[in-house]
Amino acid sequence: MAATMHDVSRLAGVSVKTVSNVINDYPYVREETRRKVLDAIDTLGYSPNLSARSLRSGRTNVISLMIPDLRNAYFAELADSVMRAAAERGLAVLIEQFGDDRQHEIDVLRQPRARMVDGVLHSVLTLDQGDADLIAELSTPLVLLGDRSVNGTRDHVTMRNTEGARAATEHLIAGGRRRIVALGAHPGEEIGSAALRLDGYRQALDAAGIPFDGSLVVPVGTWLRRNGAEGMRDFLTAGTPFDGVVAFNDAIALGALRALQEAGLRVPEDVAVVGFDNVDETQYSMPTLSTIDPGREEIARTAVDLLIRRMEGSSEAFAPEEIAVPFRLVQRESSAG
Amino acid sequence: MAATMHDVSRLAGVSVKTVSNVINDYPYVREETRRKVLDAIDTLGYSPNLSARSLRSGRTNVISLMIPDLRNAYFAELADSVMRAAAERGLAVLIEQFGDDRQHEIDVLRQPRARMVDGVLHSVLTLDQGDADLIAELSTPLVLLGDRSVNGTRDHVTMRNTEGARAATEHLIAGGRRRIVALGAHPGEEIGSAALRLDGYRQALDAAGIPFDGSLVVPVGTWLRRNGAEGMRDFLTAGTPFDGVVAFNDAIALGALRALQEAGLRVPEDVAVVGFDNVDETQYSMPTLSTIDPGREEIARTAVDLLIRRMEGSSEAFAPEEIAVPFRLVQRESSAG
DNA sequence: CTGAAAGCGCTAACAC
DNA sequence: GTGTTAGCGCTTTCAG
Repeated sequence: MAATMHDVSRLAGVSVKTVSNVINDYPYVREETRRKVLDAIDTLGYSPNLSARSLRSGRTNVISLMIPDLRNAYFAELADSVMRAAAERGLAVLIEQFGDDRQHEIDVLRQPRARMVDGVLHSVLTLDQGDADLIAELSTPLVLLGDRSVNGTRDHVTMRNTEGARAATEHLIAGGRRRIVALGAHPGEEIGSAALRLDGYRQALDAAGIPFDGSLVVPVGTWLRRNGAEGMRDFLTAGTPFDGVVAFNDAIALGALRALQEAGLRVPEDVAVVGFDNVDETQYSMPTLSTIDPGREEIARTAVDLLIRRMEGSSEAFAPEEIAVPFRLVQRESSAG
Repeated sequence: MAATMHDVSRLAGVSVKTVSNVINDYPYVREETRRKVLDAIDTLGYSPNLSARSLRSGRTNVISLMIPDLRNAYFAELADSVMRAAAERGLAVLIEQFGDDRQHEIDVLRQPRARMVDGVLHSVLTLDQGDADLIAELSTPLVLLGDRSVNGTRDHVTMRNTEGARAATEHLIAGGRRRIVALGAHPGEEIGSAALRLDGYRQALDAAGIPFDGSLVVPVGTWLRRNGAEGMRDFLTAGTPFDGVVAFNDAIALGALRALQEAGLRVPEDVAVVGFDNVDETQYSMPTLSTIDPGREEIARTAVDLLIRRMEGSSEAFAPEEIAVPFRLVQRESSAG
């Protein structure tokens, strides 16, 4: 049985209140008393029961991070950034994965596990305006990450999807490419990253006076390497001429890189490629991958800070904020020349 | 203010015990009563306070997973597997990163945060026999993962480091390679993955009657892509002839792949390469990477099950177990022919 | 500066 | 089948 505060107080010959004062760095404790208490804590190997503390204080100092899948490097790196930002502020992070399943995404939001965390960071995958009510009802402090707009009911940290994809496309156009594949479209979706990035792609074409060609828009299911490779292989089979690829994330870009080279095409000589996310791997692929850096660290820091504000919140004092973090084009070998 | 069990019992016109019975699926509750309670729960949007439940029951149903760094794909994938295994058993996972810092690794083990979790899965990085006392003292149920042996004081799930590395090396030898680089050594370390894998490498050479050549053993610091690339570049600069590489993990193998190709060497024609870990990326690299699959899923499942046994444990009923999970050689393009 | 005592929300004896 | 009640270990008034 682990030692309790009472055990400590007994051994130190003081009251539990004094022990509590020492533990919580209450300043007005005589130095000698503090010593005695610390000694007692040490000899008993005491450490406070966090469940009891939480019950009493109403805070757990744990937040949860809900993401689709850690195996996706972007989310692993996001989780890393979030955990570092959280640790700096004394918070632990409980990660919950919901895969690419819409119902699961919703369930995880409603789950009672949320009653054990002070707040939730949710990286939106499929939620949309129709879920606004659900989201508004949740009593937990909540900050949304990612792309889908669930307008105005909650704080929301987004990346600049449209602008980023536009910059990626413009970069290829500036390099002389004219027939640019948009890889990763989700036909039928009108919101979400895929739609926003496709918008950016079209804007760039429009601005350059290049006509939009639907046959260059290649759908890809879940944004995984495998699907990027498959999507590109299918496209190659169709034989449509092209000289550039704007992939909607790095994973499918890397898959496409593989498929292009299998087909004997040289990157960037025959086909220039740009991705989106700037995951670590893009610095080491063959060739290295040009990409859009969405500002992951800043997204994480901003989100954690917003969440803390809500958690401490004189609650609904502030209107929900939507913060779009700046992006950056990172040029590497896959689009050189 | 969130609703409590008392609110529910009042609204339903029953006692708290009955509410508790309904929530905990106690079978002997009249159907009508159950209905009333469930209705009340629904209208109040009640969900139980997990801190209170934990305080009372002594269980949180949360375990923590301590790993060096999520940005390393192997650990992200391990975390994924652990979370899935844990979720199947009703456990949530709190991830703690400790980087590559020994002191931090120790701190995180002693941290009081551990008092909020029912058990700990710790992926050993730098702990060794000298830390046996520290580890033995911890009161939390604990299962160690990984390679270093902290003999016999705790359950330990390991991968077959030596055998895996040996199989990787033998595979290259079988393909006719004779001058095989061992990439990723940690000179001076006598235990840990690096040492064990180097052992396997030497065993394979010995068995084939190939003399060991120290100039083919290339040290690499932290096993990251970047360091693998650098280690290989340095080695290439030295000009030592070679025709194969056994890299001690996939990240450095992928970095090396990059460095080799930058130098104009063809893989596998000029140099065959094998990694270790079978991370997802190895299926999509250029070329795809042969590797040792250490049985990540099984490691995760085994570890979670062992931990649960300790948590439920009529405690020290069982002697600490050491379970080595079977590995598998996955042959891909980087060592074809 | 320190002590006594109440109570956070829940579960589990124990009654009825 | 259902109600009463005593804590789990901590923080926090409120006294002294």
